Amino acid sequence: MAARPHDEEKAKRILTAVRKILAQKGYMGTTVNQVAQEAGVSRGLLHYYFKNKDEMLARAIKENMDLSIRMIRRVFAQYHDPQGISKGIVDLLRNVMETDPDFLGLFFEGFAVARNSPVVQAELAGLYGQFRKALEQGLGKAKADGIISPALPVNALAAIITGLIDGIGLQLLTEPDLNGNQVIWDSIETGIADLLVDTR
Amino acid sequence: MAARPHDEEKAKRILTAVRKILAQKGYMGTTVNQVAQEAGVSRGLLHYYFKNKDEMLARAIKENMDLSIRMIRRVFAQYHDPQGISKGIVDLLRNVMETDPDFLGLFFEGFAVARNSPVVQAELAGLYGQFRKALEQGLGKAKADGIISPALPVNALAAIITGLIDGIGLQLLTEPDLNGNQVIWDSIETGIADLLVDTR
DNA sequence: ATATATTGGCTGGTCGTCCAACAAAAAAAT
DNA sequence: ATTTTTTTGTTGGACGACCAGCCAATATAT
Repeated sequence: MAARPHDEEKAKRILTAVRKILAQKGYMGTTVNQVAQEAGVSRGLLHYYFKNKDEMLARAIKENMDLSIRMIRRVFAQYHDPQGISKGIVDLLRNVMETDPDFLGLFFEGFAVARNSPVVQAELAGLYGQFRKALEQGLGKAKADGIISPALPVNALAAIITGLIDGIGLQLLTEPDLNGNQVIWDSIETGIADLLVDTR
Repeated sequence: MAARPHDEEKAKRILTAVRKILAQKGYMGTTVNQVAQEAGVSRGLLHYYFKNKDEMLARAIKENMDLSIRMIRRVFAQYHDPQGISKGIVDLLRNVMETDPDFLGLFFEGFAVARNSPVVQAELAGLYGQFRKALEQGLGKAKADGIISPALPVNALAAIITGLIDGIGLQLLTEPDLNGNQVIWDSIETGIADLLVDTR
């Protein structure tokens, strides 16, 4: 019943192509033809490695989301003071913009898919909540360890910071020039840092 | 030449249908058939009132964006202290969630369209920057009037608050239960208020 | 009667999926 | 070792469904 073939490398190549096209054209705008061409294989092969288009695209989105969760976890493993954590979060966003421009596009495409396509919705439901949960977990541990002392409850703090990351990400997508504005980046960093330590 | 027919009421009914379907299914997922059915007219009529699908959808998105700009302007016309402005912004978001659930969906669909579809991109380009500009303008005037005294420059402040609104909006779309969490709403309000007055 | 509003069949095109054929590699048999 | 068989990988043609736009016909209003 082996279900799926063994050539993992080929499957990866296809998913990389999906990533690129999906980030560029959006869910509905992505066609198997485009993906096949980008991957350098025939249309038919995509259905050999994936059950259908939905599964294929959902897979790419899911892997991208897992990546983002791993990245936010790494911030809390690496830094152990408010300024460091704040800097880690902001750097994460800046870095991703430079090294993997498709990442944000894919991230937001996931939102759209989770809302529009009932087929994939089940598989992706709650996936975006997990990012906030991971952030909340990191903040909770940092607070328990006495590293941060926020005035707000951690769940609210997690919602706010997640919102800030997503919102700034959106602006970066539509106006990439913002990336060069150092003042804004610094402001976000101090803004987050202020949230992590009660100054009242 | 008259270009467009006079029955403004019918055009409005079609646009209302576009709003609903577009917010639900996304740009590519919206078909003229669905819109026609929702509006209770025939497919053909849509092409009588609008040049093509793109123009029709872009029109709905543009009007939705104009509405959001008008709403943010009203906040600054109505309130004249930091707490009021902060409350006005948060209430705006909460209110929109309850009275017009399609609004946020349409708002983010606009982002997607502005990125993906080169056809409409020209017409929608910069439209999303205008929201931040309007917010920046309101903040600038409030600062000049001595109503607020933020530690951050107004353009950075506008980017942060816009990001916060968008990001929280995204979370609301995927997890509507968040709407009932009073603690989070209060936290966002005090968070914004803190940004408006330098407490150092 | 003339202008305006509205309909739905038609067309050319694109899409996802299926599948019969073919190629390559691996395993089995000689 | 060489041939045969079986499994695994890959292709592109064909099919049915759907779509946006077009347009001749029809209905409604002026």
